[in-house]
Amino acid sequence: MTTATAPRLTAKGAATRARIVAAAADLVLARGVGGTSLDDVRAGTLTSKSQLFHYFPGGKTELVMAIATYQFERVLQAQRPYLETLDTWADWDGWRDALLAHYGSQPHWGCPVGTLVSELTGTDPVAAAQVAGHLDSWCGYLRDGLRRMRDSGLLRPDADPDRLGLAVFASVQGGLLLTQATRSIEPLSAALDAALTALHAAALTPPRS
Amino acid sequence: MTTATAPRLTAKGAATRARIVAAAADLVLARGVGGTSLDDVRAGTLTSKSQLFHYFPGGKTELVMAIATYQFERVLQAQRPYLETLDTWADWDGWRDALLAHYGSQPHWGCPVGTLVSELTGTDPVAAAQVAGHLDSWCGYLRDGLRRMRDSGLLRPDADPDRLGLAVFASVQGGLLLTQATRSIEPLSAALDAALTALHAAALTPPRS
DNA sequence: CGAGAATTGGACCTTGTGGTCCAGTATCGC
DNA sequence: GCGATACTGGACCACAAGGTCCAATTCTCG
Repeated sequence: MTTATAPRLTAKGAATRARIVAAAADLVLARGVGGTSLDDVRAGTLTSKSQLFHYFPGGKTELVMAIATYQFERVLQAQRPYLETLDTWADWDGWRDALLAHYGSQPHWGCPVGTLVSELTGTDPVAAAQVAGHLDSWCGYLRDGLRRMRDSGLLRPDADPDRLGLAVFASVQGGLLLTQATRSIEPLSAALDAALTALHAAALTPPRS
Repeated sequence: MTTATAPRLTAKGAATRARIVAAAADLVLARGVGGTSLDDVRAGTLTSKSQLFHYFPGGKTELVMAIATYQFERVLQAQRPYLETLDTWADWDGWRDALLAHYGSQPHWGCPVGTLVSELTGTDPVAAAQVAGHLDSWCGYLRDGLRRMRDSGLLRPDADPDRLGLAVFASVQGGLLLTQATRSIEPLSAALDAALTALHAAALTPPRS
């Protein structure tokens, strides 16, 4: 771990820190890491420069990593409880709907986690590595669900949960990228449908008509 | 159009301009727009500051847009001739292989076009819009191929080329995003396979066994 | 060859940015 | 209550980045 966060913080301090992270997360989501200055978050949170460095001694990098974790948990929350129990085809449909509802209900700014990885790679490797870890965790839920479905006989024995999970996750991320580019939820919807179709093609029973 | 490029340039000038774009494209690909300063491209191209603004009066924005177009054509070139004649299943397989070969042969930095859209949205709307246009053009080739295949009877009459094309393209972009995050070509490969599987599910004849 | 335009070099300016510092105030634990 | 510690405000700094300007040089073309 790179974070120190030396001073143990009081209830008030924790609240301030959380307020900074939440507000900064929105700013970064809307304007990107490079497009968001510390002065912007200062103005957006009614705090002072010293507080930023008090709660995030590592400076912008540490703040960005805190934002990444915050957004990661936020996104996970939106997919619960489906994400953790992808054991039947109905679960996958529920997951799909939850994802569409979540991203459809907010301005189309792409995935709060996925957009970070492309921007941080090459400028902040340590933060990028953490974000990559989050992506892998997310993908892991899909992978595990597919593995369980294969073991329970819903998928063909020769189906590869790793590759299938990767493919579904790629559809999500790509769909969100296009959603951001086109300012429409349609790409995500189409990508998810196709991904689930591909999954059904690996089912033991013939694909739905 | 926002570009002026007032002075008509000589052969030497055109060469210099092209050299700047090519070198800057590599820098931006590796370090992102925000991570690449004009001083960096000046150093990387053995030019001077005045030349940058001589050939790109619009400043960094204009340079970035030139880079986007350059990369777009580069990527299209790598997919030729398959991209323009996606009329049979063999064509799609060929396209898939060309894409994998292209992105597999270089450092895994993601899609030169796709990464731009997430970074430019929110900081440079005009450049972002142009990149979005490039993405749509790219996607259009897939759409058109699918439409032709439907009309020629290879796809079911009720197949939706728009949605399918969007889904395949999302797989490409998402696969490249994960390729960048994991520094491995595997995600793109898995995503493409799944996308083609989904396409086959829309074929008139039953999907390949 | 010679005028005018294109090309090049690099000093310079201005602004924005991440980051530091210190002094003052609220809060906690004893 | 009181000392220590966390919290807050904001002035300040160093520097990097985008952009301007002008003078020198090269090239084109009649």
